[in-house]
Amino acid sequence: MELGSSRSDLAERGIAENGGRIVRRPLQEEVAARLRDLITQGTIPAGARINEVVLGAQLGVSRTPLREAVRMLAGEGLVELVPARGAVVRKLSAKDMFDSLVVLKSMEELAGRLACAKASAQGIEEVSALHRAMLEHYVQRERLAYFKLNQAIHSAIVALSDNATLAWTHEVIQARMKHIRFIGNAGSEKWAGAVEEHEEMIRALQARDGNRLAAALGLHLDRTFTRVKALL
Amino acid sequence: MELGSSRSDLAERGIAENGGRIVRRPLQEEVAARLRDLITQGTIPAGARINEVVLGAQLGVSRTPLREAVRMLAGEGLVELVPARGAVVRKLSAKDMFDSLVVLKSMEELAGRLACAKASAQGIEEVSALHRAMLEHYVQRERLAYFKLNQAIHSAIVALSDNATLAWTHEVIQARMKHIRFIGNAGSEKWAGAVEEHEEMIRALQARDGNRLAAALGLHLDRTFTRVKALL
DNA sequence: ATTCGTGATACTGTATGCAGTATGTAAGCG
DNA sequence: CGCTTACATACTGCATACAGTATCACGAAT
Repeated sequence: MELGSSRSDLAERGIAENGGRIVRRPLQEEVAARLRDLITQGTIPAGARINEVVLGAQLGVSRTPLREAVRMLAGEGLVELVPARGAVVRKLSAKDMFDSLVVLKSMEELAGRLACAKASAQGIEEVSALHRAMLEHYVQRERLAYFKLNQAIHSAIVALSDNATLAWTHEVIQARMKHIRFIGNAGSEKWAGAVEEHEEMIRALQARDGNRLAAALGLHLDRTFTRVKALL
Repeated sequence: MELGSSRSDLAERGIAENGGRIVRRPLQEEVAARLRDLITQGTIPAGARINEVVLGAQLGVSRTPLREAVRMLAGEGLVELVPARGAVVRKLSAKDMFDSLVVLKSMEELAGRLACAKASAQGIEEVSALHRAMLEHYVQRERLAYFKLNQAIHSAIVALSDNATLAWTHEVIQARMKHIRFIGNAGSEKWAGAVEEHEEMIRALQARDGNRLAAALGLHLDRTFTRVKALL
């Protein structure tokens, strides 16, 4: 059985195009990306062992690139390596979740201030566009698309801060929590509240009011914790 | 030629003891740890390509565990993977350095506040003990030992915050800058200033004054940037 | 002389094979 | 009937072999 994307071969995975330039993507990186998706979607649940031979067969790759992909995820903290027992998907306790959100909050507050100070008008407009697109998916009740744009907006704001380290760190921590936030988004009726918080974020950003944006982001993440903690 | 530690075999690397319990450490992890050291010490300089066969020979391991170790470091952001050209040690620009210190500052400020609120008296005493030991190495002018304890103190304060995510993030970012701070420590005559800043940090911690500790840490990192930026 | 092309070389990416260890199962013993 | 132990199985850890690609050197042509 093939897992993940349906399109099987080179056109999608091994070779892609980027501005006319052919970029060759090693299998390991493709596998790593696929694994990240499988983990956030819950196809590989938290705590599950990763069986190299069966997963390799499902993905259609040999053990070597799969192992190397797993090592990357281990470096990012998405999986844990247990000696002689392979890798298991990292399981977040409620405290882990809380701790991560505390850090994320601190980082987004920092990012918000920096973004208001440094972002270009075009950059702000792009985030606003993402927001409008997200609203569209919200009214259409398209959960997956909404979720992805939601994450993208947070990443985009962080990107506006023009701080690569901040962006990278934020991305990794966000990735660890993606699964819980993904399922958390599922049945939640607090959806409307989250959207309203996003509205305020965008307004603050457009006003280039760093403190206000930081406050909005902080509040949003506090509320995120209450929205999500029930799932643990 | 053997690189790194002198003691060659099992006693040191493959098998160690931990509270009477034998812990088996995979080669890859040992190699990863060794690589981190080689990078911070500058034995493998920033920007250098990692030749798998020669480095593997030097470390006395085959390419497989070496490659997997490199993948872990890639996940941590210490090396970059270039398709078909292997891995190169990540090179930090002055901006990267600045960005990282901004993030580190924000995180240590957060950690300082949390530590003052949550740390046990014993934990505080342990950090104080580290500080006293560091002072000892300072008066003895033992640079390497001083450097290691310096880093350890920062990590220990972060550890007192009892936030695993914060600790992990801090560790990774600190690891990326270790080399520059290592050489930066070399000839610096601003050494005394750094020590004084540490004194204030410890006093604030012992007083459990979160704002004061955050301020001390922030100032220390600001000064660190001025101490280090000349090296870029 | 310089530039472009061509071939050799060396290194990375991937697959596979082998050895060692953990785990589950079944049989023997209390 | 429960517990221990021994064995079989399956999976990980590591090494090696092979294929594909980038790089460098050398030579030819302009």
